[in-house]
Amino acid sequence: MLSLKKYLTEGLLQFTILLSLIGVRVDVDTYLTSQLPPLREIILGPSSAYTQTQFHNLRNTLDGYGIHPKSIDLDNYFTARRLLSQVRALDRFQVPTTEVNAWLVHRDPEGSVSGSQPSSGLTLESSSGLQDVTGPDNGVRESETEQGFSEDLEDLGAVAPPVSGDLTKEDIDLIDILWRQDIDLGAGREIFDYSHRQKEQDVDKDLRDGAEQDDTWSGEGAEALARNLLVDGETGESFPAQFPADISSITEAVPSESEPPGLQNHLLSPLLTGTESPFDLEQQWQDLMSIMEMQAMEVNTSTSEILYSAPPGDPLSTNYSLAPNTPINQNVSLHQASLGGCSQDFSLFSPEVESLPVASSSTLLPLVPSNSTSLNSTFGSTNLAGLFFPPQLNGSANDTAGPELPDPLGGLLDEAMLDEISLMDLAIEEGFNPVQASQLEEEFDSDSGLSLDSSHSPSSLSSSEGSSSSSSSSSSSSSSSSSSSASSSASSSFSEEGAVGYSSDSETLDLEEAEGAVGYQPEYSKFCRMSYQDPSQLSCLPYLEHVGHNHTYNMAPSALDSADLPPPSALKKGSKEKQADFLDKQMSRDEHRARAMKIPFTNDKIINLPVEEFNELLSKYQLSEAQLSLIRDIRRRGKNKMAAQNCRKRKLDTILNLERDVEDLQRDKARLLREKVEFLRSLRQMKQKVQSLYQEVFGRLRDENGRPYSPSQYALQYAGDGSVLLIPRTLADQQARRQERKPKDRRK
DNA sequence: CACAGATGTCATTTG
DNA sequence: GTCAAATGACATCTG
Repeated sequence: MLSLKKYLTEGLLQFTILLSLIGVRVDVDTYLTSQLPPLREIILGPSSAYTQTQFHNLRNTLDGYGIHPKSIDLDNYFTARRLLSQVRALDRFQVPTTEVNAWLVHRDPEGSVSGSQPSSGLTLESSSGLQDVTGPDNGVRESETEQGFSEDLEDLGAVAPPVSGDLTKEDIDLIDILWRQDIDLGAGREIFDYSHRQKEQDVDKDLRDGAEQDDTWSGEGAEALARNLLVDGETGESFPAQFPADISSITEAVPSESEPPGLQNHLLSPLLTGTESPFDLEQQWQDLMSIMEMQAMEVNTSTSEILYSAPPGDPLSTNYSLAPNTPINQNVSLHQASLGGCSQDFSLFSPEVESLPVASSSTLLPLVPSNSTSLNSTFGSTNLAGLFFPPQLNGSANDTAGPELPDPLGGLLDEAMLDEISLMDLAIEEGFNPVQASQLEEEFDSDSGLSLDSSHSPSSLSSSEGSSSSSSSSSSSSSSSSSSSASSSASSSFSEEGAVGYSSDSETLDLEEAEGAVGYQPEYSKFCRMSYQDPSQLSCLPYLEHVGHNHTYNMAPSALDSADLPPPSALKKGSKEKQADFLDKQMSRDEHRARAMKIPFTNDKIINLPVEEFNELLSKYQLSEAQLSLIRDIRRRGKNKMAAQNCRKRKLDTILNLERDVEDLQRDKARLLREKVEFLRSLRQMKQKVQSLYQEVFGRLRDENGRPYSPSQYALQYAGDGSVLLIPRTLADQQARRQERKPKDRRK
């Protein structure tokens, strides 16, 4: 169920968003199996009925949050966040085809028109589209639809089929697009036989004729969609059926097959024609994109975390070597696509790809191509110091350092490298070694790398994509929202209570129902149990008051309680009596007391009325001192009860926030460790490079007699001014030792 | 029956 | 000073 929620939020919703953007109403609930909770509850969570009291004192809230995980406001807030994250997910995970399609359409007007396209079906350009404007709105839409299609076809380099007289251009275009998209699925073009198409179309039209005659745009869209769905059925791509099984195929199918041509056109028409789109779809997309841009930093960070990978062949890279490949295509966003000029080679234009550390790493590799394996093997050793000190100094063997060149790099380590060495020393002192690093990377890659119990960690909601911990932060937020939701299906016994309004509903019924809906997430069901009552909310929606337990305390006996709780023997027989008994049991003690004292107004009023109105109410009635006292007690207890609930919610919120902070910190730590490994790797490569250069230079040096210098007697050393000096070996050793000592001294 | 968790209540503090 | 909210501590109930 946990994964279901993640799946729904990140897959279903984006799917729904897409469909809603193109005007198709989808009831996703119907796609869920019967035992699954209603989508609404999954998405909104079961506790959205509860709101939060507006605390006048925020001193105890973290970051000054004015909203609470249980509040409606928070639900809205997190719903918005969830939507944003889903939009980001569009960029991050799936729906590559959507963007690719739009992008193709976008590109092509500038040129690539297939010469084989019959002009009859494809000559409709913007001008013709404008000419087609017959109706005020519909005409425009229609023309845009056609235009979008023609351009779409052109973009795709379509080979249009021979035009059948009765088919509209859209039909032909659609068929061609579908055929092209179904090539990958093994569907032959004959599937799109025109007579067959014609029949389908006729059937569709027969079915929809009456209803759609007036509705040109939506009718077209729905018709196209319907046809697409039929085609999907033929090719086995019926996405409603497939949806729960394969999200990626759906995200592909949605834009490419079920998307009415109008969408693409709307998306692109401003760019193509320079005219304002009559719809807000373009604006919506721009809004979404701007939202994505706003959060691009976060996304990029996570992406870089994901894609932090080692050079090929490196032991550390095995876990990452594939990572850049899969996300790359999925990272192609519409936004990015609109910037580039070529749609077909995403990797060339994807900023993420260009900024991949792996790219730089792999480019570094050729510097020492012959030693890459030995590099990696040495790097795999636990002695990190061996990476930075000449093998002759630390005694470890190094294939690349010829025996005739002892201590070649002793004098070449500059200050920066020494800093790195100190870092490495620190790492060694911490017990950090490459093996551990690789383990760490595996850990961080496989999951969020959190030591927190993942089953309780909100990050497990959505960070288990196999794409590392990137989404943990947002997922924790969404999990907070999900935890904040409670079933709104509270049955009400309150209305029957009449004067004794304040108090619990039927806990058994409600809770069972609620937990049935929330059962997929046990740790959240416990959150949802906590009723969160806001006085104003309660006054408006008294049936929402939802007290978990009917605590019938054995209070100190008082006169007020004398009439309470008739002995069990007195309650029996007869459904009415049973019902009364049931209702009695649902009443709180205060309600019983109020009833016993014949308080003339509801406990709800007593508790939730503002002070002035409360006093007014009291003044209206002639109440005895005992009644007044009881009323005040009821008010005090009721308020305190809600205050306690708020307090507990706040406490929970604080814990969740702290948990999230811990996750963030751990994620940062993991990232820093990965960066550290990366730096060490590149440092080692640089060292190898310097070493080889050293050997080359040293090997070419000749003394006055034309003989090469002995590596055992001489060494090259960088001078401060950048020049390279040939100095005796002993001197070089001394200097090397001095530099070796320096960082240690500095640390003390 | 023991236990943990949920909830209600009281006393007290805080603004 | 009063009031409402917040909160720790405790009691009680429930599963």
